[in-house]
Amino acid sequence: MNPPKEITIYDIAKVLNVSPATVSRGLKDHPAIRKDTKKRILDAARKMGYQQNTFASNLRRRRSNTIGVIIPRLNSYFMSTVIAGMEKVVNDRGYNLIISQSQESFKKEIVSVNTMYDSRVDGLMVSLAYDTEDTDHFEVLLKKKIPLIFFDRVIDHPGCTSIVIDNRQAGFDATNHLLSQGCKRILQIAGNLSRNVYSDRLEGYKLALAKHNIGFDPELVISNSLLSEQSGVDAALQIINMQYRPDGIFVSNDTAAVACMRQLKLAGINVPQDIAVVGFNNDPISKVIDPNLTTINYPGHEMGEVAAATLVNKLDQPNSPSVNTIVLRHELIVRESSTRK
Amino acid sequence: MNPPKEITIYDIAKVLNVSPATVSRGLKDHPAIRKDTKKRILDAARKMGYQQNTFASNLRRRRSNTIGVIIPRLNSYFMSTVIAGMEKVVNDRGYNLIISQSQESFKKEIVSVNTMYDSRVDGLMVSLAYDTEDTDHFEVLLKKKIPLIFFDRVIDHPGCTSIVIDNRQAGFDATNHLLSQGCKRILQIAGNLSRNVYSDRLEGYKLALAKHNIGFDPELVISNSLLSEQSGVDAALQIINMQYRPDGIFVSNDTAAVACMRQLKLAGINVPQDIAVVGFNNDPISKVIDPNLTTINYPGHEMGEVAAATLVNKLDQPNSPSVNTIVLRHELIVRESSTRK
DNA sequence: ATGAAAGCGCTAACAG
DNA sequence: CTGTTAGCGCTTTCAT
Repeated sequence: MNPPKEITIYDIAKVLNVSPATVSRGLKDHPAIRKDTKKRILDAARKMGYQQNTFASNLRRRRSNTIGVIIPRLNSYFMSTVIAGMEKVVNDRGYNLIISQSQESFKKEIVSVNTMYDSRVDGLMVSLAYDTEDTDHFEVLLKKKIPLIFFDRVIDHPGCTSIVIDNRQAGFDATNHLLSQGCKRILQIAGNLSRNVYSDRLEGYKLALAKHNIGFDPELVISNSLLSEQSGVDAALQIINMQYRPDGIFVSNDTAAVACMRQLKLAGINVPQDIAVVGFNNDPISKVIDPNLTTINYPGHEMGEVAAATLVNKLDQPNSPSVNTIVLRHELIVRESSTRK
Repeated sequence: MNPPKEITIYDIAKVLNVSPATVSRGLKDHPAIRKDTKKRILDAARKMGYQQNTFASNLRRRRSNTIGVIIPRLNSYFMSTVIAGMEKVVNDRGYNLIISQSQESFKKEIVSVNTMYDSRVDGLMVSLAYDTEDTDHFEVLLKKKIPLIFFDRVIDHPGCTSIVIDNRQAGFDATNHLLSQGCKRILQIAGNLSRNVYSDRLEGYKLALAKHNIGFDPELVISNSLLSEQSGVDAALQIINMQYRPDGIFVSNDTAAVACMRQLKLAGINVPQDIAVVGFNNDPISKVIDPNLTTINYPGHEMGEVAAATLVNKLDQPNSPSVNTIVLRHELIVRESSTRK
């Protein structure tokens, strides 16, 4: 009933009259094997339909050649470009990637970490969930010296490298741009301020205001938003009902920015004349909305590549020095949603 | 130097003065173990920080409890909902999911299949790449009786179940709707006609024309498009230059439809008055474009769930009868891009 | 209800 | 350059 029976290195060894050890070495290009025996081994393996048994190998070597990545959600353009970047690097270097979604939930993130741990990943890359509050759940990995890298939504942790953009500067750039277009009263739609990405952008916003001698008004910050479509709509409704409406909005992601703009337009508010809008991420959607959305370009693919390369380097050279933070370049992309002639 | 040393069932056995076999059984709730010893084992395991070694277990049991999924790309709303649906089902049933992207390339798909094979997945779910031409690369799995399920972009293969929507009917619905809005000259932007999803939609288009006694004009089909943003733009430019422009367009995905619409608008063409447009997928982008895009709702989450459930069922009950095709329900969503008063 | 023992397939230390 | 040997940690007959 069971499928034919697997071919093992023992079968190959028998056929070639060499030892299994030699076959094992030949198969993985060990330097101390003569060229011709190597060739004989490879040929026989191919002919016999040999498939190496990863479990046995992993068991023996005590590593999995697998890297885990935990992200809040897969369903954004940004995240899919990050993953694409990671896959590229990781596969080139002989590792496999396993992906898990925390669904923005701290609890699920804990489960994901444990699953990764049980899968014995050699290293882990994480962008934190919306409401993650501490990093105790990562300790189990760190105790085992499994390298951990944070990207995008990071947290400071000794011994872990973080890959980020300068969110404070980006927030500054966005806000400064609105100010340069004549906005005097700028509202910021922020995410959960426990997440670096959102608190830093808000800080940048404050810095820009300060630079222009505009007082900070907490009323003009909608914080702890999920930055979902619904959040954008809700924010717009709130804005529409304000006594003194803002003349500019800086939203911490494009999804919410676009939803907000649509709702504002429905209420007859003109973007950018009445209210100028800047988003964040440079999601393709930003070029679909009319008027096109000014936004901050977030180098997702590059972030994935850098995170993966950093991790793989650490795995391949465990004693290499490990940096604390790597900052990638962002860029303000000016489009019509914020441009006033 | 090496981390402390792993706790094994032998360690637990020693502490409790039982045999490793008993510990193994206790850990997995074997019926022939007394309640109290089971409890002692579980407690000790927890206290000692035991973590089961999946490699050893998999090696011994000759299965991985892992399911693979190969998709063309991760970066569409549709695919991320599919994956979310799969993850949910698969995790609930005690399996893990590993994802690989073929990047729409036949060659990479072959590599992915082999990687999955080497990872010894228990089953595989596949949506075919753009230019996949045959299924030889799956034979290696089928020979080993590893269940294979196709979804979305499928191919008929004896012994494999396919999960689809009725693309022909959907194409019919879309075209029929355009006709009902008074369109007489409808252009269809199709994908690679070797892929069921695109050829079926085109067939539906033809059926609708036939039903309305409109002759089929091959000039009005742009086929083998990648249905990318660029494809949409290119198609629009082509349309703009046509001597007799169409008055309706049915595009086989929303990305291309939206890009096409934008380009048409740039050329001063009014949608829907001059040209009515219908897309496919119900991507969130369809509600951002102005006017909102009429489209076909594609139940991604459900498709993921059904595919995964079908596969897991087959894995858990290998002798269960296996169906050929499962068809999910689609739905025409009428919005402004195709509505003429 | 529990234990003894064999072995899944591979790798690495050591020996030659 | 190649072989011997001893496990990696777990599951599963077969015994008791």
